[in-house]
Amino acid sequence: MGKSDTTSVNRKAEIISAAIEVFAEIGYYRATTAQVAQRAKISQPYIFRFFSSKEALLLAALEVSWTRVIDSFRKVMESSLSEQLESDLIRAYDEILDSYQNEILLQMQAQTIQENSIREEMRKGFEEVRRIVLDAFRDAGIPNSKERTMLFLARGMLCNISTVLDMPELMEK
Amino acid sequence: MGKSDTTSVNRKAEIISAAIEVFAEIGYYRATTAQVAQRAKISQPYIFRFFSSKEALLLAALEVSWTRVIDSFRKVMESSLSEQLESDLIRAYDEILDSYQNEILLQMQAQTIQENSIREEMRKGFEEVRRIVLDAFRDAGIPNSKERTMLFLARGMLCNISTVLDMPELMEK
DNA sequence: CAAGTTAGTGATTCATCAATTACTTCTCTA
DNA sequence: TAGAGAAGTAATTGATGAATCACTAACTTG
Repeated sequence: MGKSDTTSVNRKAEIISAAIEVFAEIGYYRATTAQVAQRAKISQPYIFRFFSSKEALLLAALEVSWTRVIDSFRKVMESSLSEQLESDLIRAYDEILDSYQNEILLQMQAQTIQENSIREEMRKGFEEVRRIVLDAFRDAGIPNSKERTMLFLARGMLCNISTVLDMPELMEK
Repeated sequence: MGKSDTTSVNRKAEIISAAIEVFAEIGYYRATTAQVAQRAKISQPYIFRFFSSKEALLLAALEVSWTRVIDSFRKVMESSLSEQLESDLIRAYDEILDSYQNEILLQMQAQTIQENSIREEMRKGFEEVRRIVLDAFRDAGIPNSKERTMLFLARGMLCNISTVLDMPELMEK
């Protein structure tokens, strides 16, 4: 079976999905590869045919989660009118938080992990999201786009916390 | 030695300080009580004379970190003029981030920990900080104080991330 | 159909860790 | 100065977990 066959690609994606769930629910360091395997309905050692280590699996899971946000924002940017750009971006992020909470929870965990490969992936993700939002605001002719971008990201981060701690009052206006 | 003697109180505080450092640097779940003990220059089992479990130690560390923020904000509230209230609060928080980064890093970790006692401590901390800021904004006659409070907290959360990931550009205006 | 390749697992290894136990050493003070 | 309590540790325990190894079964292709 080569890289081009879809079987192994699906298996890999299944393992990543299971890992996102288990890591988010239990915490990356506390979660065991056996738990991930159980969720993916495979044996524990089989994970290591696809990922060289538990950390490599986390990295793959983070990539998926950042791609989710970035693709979603890009899509908004392409289709949204200038006047409703920001509200469309907010809506897009709310939908991600609703449908893929685990991926955001995993990102939040990864914010404080010190391993270099993880930190770099997180920096890359944040930087790319910031770039997209800033360019979109500028294209839309929004004044003070840098500050508006910062505030957009800031509200997003508080929204994460409000969601995972189940404290809706934190976002009240 | 009773509870009123300062020796044991100091030891307890020393252990908490060591735990804040080690948990922040290494991650709560990955850090070992032996590492905390080494940092505190005591033996590993001695920790359990003061804390019934590793989790109880984390809880104590979180209490310290929230008290730091709350006391600091209360002090600002008492002494600050209305016009500079928000900038004084920002300055106070910046100083905490500068001098006690590890405590903030620990709070960030705890945001995603699912244990009930930890979640409750985090909710309590956030709720109390929000209360203080909101009351202060209202007292100062700031309009839209609820939204302003939300934005203040939001910027704080982004500032945390910007600091721990060493990405100053995230806070650029 | 034979021989290679892919998919997958059970058992094991080696290291690590939270927590307990049982012990020693130090410090007052009656 | 005896001895009671406080401060502290070494050694152990019992469990757990990432990663490896050795193996089997099922496909596929010349």
